[in-house]
Amino acid sequence: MPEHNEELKRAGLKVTLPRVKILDILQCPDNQHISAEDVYKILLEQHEEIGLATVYRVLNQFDDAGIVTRHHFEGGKSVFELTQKAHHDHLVCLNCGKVVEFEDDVIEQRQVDIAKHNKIKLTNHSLYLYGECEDEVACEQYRLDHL
Amino acid sequence: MPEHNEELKRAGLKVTLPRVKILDILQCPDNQHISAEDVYKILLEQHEEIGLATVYRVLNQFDDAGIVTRHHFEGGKSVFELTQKAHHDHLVCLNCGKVVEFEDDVIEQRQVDIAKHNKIKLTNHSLYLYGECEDEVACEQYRLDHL
DNA sequence: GAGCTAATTGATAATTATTTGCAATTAGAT
DNA sequence: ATCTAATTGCAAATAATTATCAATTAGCTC
Repeated sequence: MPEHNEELKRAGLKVTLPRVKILDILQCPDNQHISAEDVYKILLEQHEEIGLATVYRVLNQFDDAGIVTRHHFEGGKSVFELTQKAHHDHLVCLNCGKVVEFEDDVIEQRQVDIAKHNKIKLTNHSLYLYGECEDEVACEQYRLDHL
Repeated sequence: MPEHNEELKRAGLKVTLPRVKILDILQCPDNQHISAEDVYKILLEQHEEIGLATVYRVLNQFDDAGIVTRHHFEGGKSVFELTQKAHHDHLVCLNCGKVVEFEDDVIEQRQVDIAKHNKIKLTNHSLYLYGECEDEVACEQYRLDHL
């Protein structure tokens, strides 16, 4: 995966095993919107000897470099996702944790207008919709996993 | 302030000094969107012997009772505000912490549509716009206060 | 108003999420 | 191959918040 090398170098970060492994994990479709703790757990499963502190450090560096985006979903802990080409917001199922991404130009435009109207230079925003999805199987599984 | 008594009783909470004092503080215009820690600091200034644990407990009870609304602004800690009659979202200045409330029916409606489209029953949402306001005096003062 | 009981409080210890200090290791330039 | 600054691992430190538990008190009941 030499694309990783490029991405890291562009950010001024050395290409090290922890960073490459963590990028690998973030890239996996199952692990979008993952917490530092969960990244660490996956590394353990892969028998990689990478400390939790390193995971936090690397994720912060990635965040600073714009490689990942940090989110504060309800529940306290931060989750990270690879920064996508296009901005988007999130729908989160409170029962099963499923995350759906969406983008809505109308909402985006309104936000810009509201900021301008209040004389604030908009730097970023966060929009999370919380609800209950209809996938009962997933919800139940999630509940069991998180007891 | 006997209105407080009514509000507490309605929530099934006994009328105690900590609860009344904390409601007083939340009611003050300067203290909208205040953290538990800051509530505690104000109580200290007022020479009230109320422990930090009690502040957290009371704020959680108020949240459960719907008396206050909890927000997760960027930066980790929760902030609380008295629940207003009308739903609204927030603009936050990242330099001085100033919070502006707004409501936008167009955004609200889009959210409902998006949730429906994704077959999720919307229970709540959070929308925060972050930016930099033009009030340089306030921004500088805030910076000094938070060193 | 005295007495009773469950709710409440304060002080402290415990948790959870995250960061930091520091000595040992290593990537990448020379 | 050498050198140096960046990186890592581990353990200890912080920060925000919650849980424990004995002592206190609000709001009945009589």
